[in-house]
Amino acid sequence: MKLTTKGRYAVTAMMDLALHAKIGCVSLVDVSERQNISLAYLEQLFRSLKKSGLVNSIRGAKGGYMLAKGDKEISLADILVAADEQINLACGGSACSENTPCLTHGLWTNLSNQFYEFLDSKSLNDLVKSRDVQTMATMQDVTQIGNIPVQISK
Amino acid sequence: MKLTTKGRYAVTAMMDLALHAKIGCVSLVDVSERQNISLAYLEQLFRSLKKSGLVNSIRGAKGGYMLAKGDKEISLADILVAADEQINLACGGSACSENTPCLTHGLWTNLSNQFYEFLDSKSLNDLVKSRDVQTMATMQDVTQIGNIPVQISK
DNA sequence: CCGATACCCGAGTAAATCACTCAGGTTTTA
DNA sequence: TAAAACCTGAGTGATTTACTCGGGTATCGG
Ligand code: FES
Ligand code: FES
Repeated sequence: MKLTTKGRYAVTAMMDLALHAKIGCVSLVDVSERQNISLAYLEQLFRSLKKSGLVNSIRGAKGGYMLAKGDKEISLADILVAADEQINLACGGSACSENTPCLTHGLWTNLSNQFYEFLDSKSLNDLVKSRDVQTMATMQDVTQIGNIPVQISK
Repeated sequence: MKLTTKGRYAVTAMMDLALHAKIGCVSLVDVSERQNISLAYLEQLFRSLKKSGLVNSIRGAKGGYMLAKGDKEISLADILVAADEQINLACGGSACSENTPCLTHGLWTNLSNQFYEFLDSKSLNDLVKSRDVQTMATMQDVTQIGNIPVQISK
């Protein structure tokens, strides 16, 4: 029962977007630097997120990504599903959905549903509001701002 | 977010043991046939279950396995953990447990704990009592009994 | 005491999945 | 027109999964 990095990164990236929503759109280079995620991997990931309608994009210089909906409208489950992270504990095989299920089939589908409900009840806004996320986010932005003089002095 | 077959099989096998507890000990050949799980794989699996103290074994002919505790004392979480199914959504890497966690680290450990609590609240007895498990189990036993005449006629 | 039954154990392996990377595009702004 | 940024398909090394194999060793019934 574990998550792939794709799912984990997707949530991190979406939180980054939500935290910087007031700026307008956020470039993946920024996200990549702040969250230490490979840029190429992020691009691949954001294709999925866009296809699922969770983010909008603006092309060209000064472009970037932004949330397609309010952060209260996006749930943890939405993000995970968009990142190909299926919330299904049952076996995916052909025998599974058929008329001859195994002894535990019902158990897993039941559990999966309950987990999904739970994850769907947590909005991106809920996550972003949390105390430790806030402090960590400001830390990230401070180091970001700290870099600006260096860039100007060039 | 998915389960490995090891975890899934472990729960199935433990349920089989619980369902046939009255008989005494159950051989893995029986479990293998009833639940359609490779015998060799089951043996490997039961090594883990035994090491974790969930089952006891009796060697030799007429031997087999039996639950080491009452089915109310064994939780779903116990079984999954025994089958090397770690319930941890955070990244397992070295950076993870250290002093510089990512933006979502707290979220995942939190979630993992809640999932664990939930899985730990379900006992093997709870699972076995469920309506569809009961009917499926009797079906398995009927076909089992149905085979006996064939064996005698040999 | 012999052979069948069944647990015990370490190691190996094909297939699948993961976690990326690469090499190019195209669109927009300054 | 150059740079910034999004967009896309394809490829790949490493890891994990889901087993199998080939041997043991203990116990029982006859
Ligand atoms: S979980 Fe798929 S049939 Fe058992
Ligand atoms: S989950 Fe491991 S540091 Fe983020």
